[in-house]
Amino acid sequence: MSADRLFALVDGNNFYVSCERVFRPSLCCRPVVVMSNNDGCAISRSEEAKLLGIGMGEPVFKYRALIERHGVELCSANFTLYGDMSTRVNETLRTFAPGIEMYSIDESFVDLSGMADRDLKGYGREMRERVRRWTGIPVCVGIGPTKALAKLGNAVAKKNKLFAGVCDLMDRRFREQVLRLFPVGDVWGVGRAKRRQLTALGIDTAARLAELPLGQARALGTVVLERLVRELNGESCLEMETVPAARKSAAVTRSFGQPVNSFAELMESVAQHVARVGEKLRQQDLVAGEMTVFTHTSSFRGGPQRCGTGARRISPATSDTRLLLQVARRCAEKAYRGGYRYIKSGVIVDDLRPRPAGQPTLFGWGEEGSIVLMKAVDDINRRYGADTVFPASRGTARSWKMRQLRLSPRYTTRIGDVPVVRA
DNA sequence: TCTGGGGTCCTAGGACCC
DNA sequence: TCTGGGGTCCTAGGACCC
Repeated sequence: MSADRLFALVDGNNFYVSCERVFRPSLCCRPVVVMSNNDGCAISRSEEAKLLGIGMGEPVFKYRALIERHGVELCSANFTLYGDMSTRVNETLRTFAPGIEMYSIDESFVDLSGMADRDLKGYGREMRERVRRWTGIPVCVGIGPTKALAKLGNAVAKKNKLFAGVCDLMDRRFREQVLRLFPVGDVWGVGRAKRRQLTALGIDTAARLAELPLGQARALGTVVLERLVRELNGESCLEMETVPAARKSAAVTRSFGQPVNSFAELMESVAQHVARVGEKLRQQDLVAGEMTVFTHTSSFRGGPQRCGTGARRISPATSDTRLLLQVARRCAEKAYRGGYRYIKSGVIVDDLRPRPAGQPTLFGWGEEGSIVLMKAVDDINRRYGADTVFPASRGTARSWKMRQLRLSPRYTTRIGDVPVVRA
């Protein structure tokens, strides 16, 4: 059965940078870096920026001189924009095959099973061109009989210009050649720790990993590594997940723009996160049964280090920001201890489940009123911009607010930000 | 001076039960 | 005094992903 499976992995090149470029063509052919929240690290780099030596995940301040000398453009991450562009890319891919798995914001698997007779390379090229034309985003395509091989093909297509953006690994002989040249650390599912273990055993390429006996693979890396070895050998073990699995947890965590040491400031930031978490839950019609609040100091700075957490059950499970705030305060009190310079706080909700429909609550605020009120808040914030309405406990001074000095407009999701073309 | 955020899966080990 | 064996559930921590 696994023999006739066929997967494509389509992945946006330097996705965040490409999104910015769609709306600012002046960024094309120049070094561009998109920075993480708080303008801390480089999380997406244009080819030109990579050539300058700016590393993935590296703190941007390290490169200040380089950035100035080469006129590198810096952008604060604008996830609202990227999320919307991602939807557009996926809508385009759906015109090629109905089975799409949105694996991450910039990558999707496309189920091409049953199409093995086609000119796959040509089909891949068509995908590339259509996505480019309809959305402005450049992508690469990897094709293979398993997800892991499609992923690997995609990495090859991206690295080696000779492939012109499409790498088809359906042919066994060709595949074996490619695997021999592919570093084991770049295989999907092999992280830093596994790579070290494997290379110590002389397993330094994907081909060597594919030769690893299954029992040894399991001993070394549990069922996960065993499955990966099978996949590299063309045996499909990982199915398409076209319906996104129910979320089990959700989190909102942020670094502060500057360190915080009072409980009042910490609690303000927590209140802000709770408002966002509530929004997330309501968007997906979920309620949460458990909450954890944490805060910690920076391991990059001197001074006493601490990581504080506080967790509580939420009963009854809810998505009402007001109830979540009550629980969050108790959690935060437990997490906080004075005398430290905290640089980050976060709110995590677990034990998520679908909102019970029309179920009367014995104790509590009256389900109906809560739903109507929260919907009103969400509608206002969607229409007039995030944080038009917010919990008072969030405060207004917000000394802890994160830095986002170079934020682009929400070109596609906010009416006032839509670009204007003059002809 | 300045170092992101948000997930999932798996296992080991302890608590508890019969 | 000797102290079985099997099962479930929960949690913490590690590893991985983008």
